[in-house]
Amino acid sequence: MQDERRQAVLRAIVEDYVATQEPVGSKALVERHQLGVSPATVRNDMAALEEEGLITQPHTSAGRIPTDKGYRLFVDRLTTIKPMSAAEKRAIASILDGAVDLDDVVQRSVRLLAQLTHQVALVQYPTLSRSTVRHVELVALTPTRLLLVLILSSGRVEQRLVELTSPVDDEGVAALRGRVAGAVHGRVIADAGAELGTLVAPPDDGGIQDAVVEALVEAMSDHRSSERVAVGGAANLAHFGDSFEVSVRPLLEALEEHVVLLKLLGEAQSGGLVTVRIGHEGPYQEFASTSVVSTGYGPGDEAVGNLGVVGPTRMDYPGTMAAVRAVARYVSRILDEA
Amino acid sequence: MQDERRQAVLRAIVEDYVATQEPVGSKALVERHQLGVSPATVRNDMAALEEEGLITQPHTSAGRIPTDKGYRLFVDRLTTIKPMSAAEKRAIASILDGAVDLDDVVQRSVRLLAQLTHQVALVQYPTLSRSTVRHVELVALTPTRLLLVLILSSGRVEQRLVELTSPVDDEGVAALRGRVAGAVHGRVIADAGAELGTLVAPPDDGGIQDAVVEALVEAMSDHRSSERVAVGGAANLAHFGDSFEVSVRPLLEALEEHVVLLKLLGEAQSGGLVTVRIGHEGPYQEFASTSVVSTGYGPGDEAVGNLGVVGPTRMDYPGTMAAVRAVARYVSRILDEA
DNA sequence: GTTGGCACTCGTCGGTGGGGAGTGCCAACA
DNA sequence: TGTTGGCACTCCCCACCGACGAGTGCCAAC
Repeated sequence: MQDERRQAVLRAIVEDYVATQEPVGSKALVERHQLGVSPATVRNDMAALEEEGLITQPHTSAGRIPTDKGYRLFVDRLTTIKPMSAAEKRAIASILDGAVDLDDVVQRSVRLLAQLTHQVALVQYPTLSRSTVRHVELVALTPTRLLLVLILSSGRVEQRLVELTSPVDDEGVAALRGRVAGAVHGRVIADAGAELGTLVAPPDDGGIQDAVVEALVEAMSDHRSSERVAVGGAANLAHFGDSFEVSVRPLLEALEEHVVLLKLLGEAQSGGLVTVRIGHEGPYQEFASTSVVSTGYGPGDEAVGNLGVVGPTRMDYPGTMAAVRAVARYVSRILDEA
Repeated sequence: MQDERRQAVLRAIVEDYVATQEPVGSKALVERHQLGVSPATVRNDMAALEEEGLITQPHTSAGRIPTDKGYRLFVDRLTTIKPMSAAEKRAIASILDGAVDLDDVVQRSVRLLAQLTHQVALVQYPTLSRSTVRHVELVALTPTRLLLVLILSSGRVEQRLVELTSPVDDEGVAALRGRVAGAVHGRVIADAGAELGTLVAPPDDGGIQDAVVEALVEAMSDHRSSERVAVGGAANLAHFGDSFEVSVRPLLEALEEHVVLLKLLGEAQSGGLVTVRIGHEGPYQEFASTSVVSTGYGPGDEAVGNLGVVGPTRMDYPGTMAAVRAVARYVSRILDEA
């Protein structure tokens, strides 16, 4: 009974604080919400909530603001994800359906997510580990320089330049392509790497095959696509509110460190679950005042990448979670069709 | 005689202001530089410089700061580009030589440039208009969906998915590839587009060739590589000094608008000339307090793209110009070799 | 043309004193 | 036991003030 009202008070505090960015006091609270009790009662509840560590006051005799723990309770129990409006759904569909290829899907998604949430959006490029090799192409640019093109079932194309220590002619290239393609064609790339290891080079090869195989393995293990993250809406850092140095600066630096971004996005969650990491719960204490809302995407129930947004702990969680979930669903659907 | 000293005073003001970011007064000036005259004399010179519009004071009885016109004179006549140190040259070479392909060169360059200048670096992806077609590949993913791969002499690979209205078999694909490849192979892409227009489809084609040609033309005209710009060092926005809203915010927004960035970089300058656009000289008045230092790069004397940095008007022009020039030279050299 | 002196301007910085929002506590009441 | 109104108290915010000092313009002297 009282407990219910206390949670209602907490919810009201979170909502008001998110909306106004200012500590919220007992009087303002009863005015803006129909709590049916007097400010004095709310004050008692606030004292109890503070005792539990759910809210705090920046200084004596100021209003209260939620703690990370308070946001956590709010996200876990006091709110449901707002469904997107029909207009928003249409906007998502129309923007994403115009994509011409996989990279374009990622780039459009990241923009879209930034627009919808007014925060910094992150979309991981899909991992390749479940893809199969659809095609291997080998083109001689010069006698000692080959271009290797790898086409995967996901529609992704990887290319590598291969420098050779000894020259090769067109026939040699064709034969080599036949051998390599035979070893990897149709395989999941995880297996393809192992298969390549068993391949023996002909006696007069001169290290050419080894060089190509090495490049191919590197292209498949691929440090430049599955570990890459697209960033959008960096301008939204502007309303992070906190001081530039403590809040915006480290994030701005992180936006160019894809390793950091990947860690922020966290592990892929399958099954449409949206993960929320609030403030200090994250891996970096520089980001103690930022939260990350993320989820996995991929065809079927299989997660091939993560996407999400990062914003101040003081953010609109229900709306953000809804946007992240909606975009992930549409991206997944597109991958299903492809 | 006095005129020479006045220019020395201007140079000293620019240098001190760039170093300290604070208005510089007459007394500090004679202490930090060997001008051989008294503060009073310097004050007279300053009054004259202000009369000419080369310096200004933020408010009465503060020191002077250079105007855009003052920076312009400084850049044009009072300074020479500092050569890079041997260590810096080695660093540039070692970083760029590790690049595995063209995209990697661009990405490494932009990071390098940001590091060298401590500013926001921009590198335009090389334009394709002078490239020739080295290879066209056509792979049937499903009977009604083809993957088109275009390999250019620059080492760039473009791919497009082509949806067909009627199915095609492997022989049809092979024949089509033969026809298309015959039309464009070895040509500069500007000519290749025209040549494709003369190609007639066999009677039973069903619109397949048209679809492929359309995709190929689009891939060649290519709105996603020559008009793309890599951005690095966004974190360096932090020390732009001015207020966040007026200076950092608009730039942060622009960093995701490649069209704006291209316009900032300006027209390609060939022949190793470095262009400096100071403050209001640029195309956008939102960027009245930022300068752009840019130059073209490309094999030989031909410019295939621009690179540069954008920073506060109060920047180290000699050092920045040197870094931009050095990076452009190394990138050009790499393109020469490829 | 240069220099030292001097009065003046004006931004910066620390201190001060309401005003006000908000709190905690307590006594009264249901 | 929980709720309410009253009340004194705390402390941030802001505007105002005055001292300080860096820097200037001007002028008379060299």
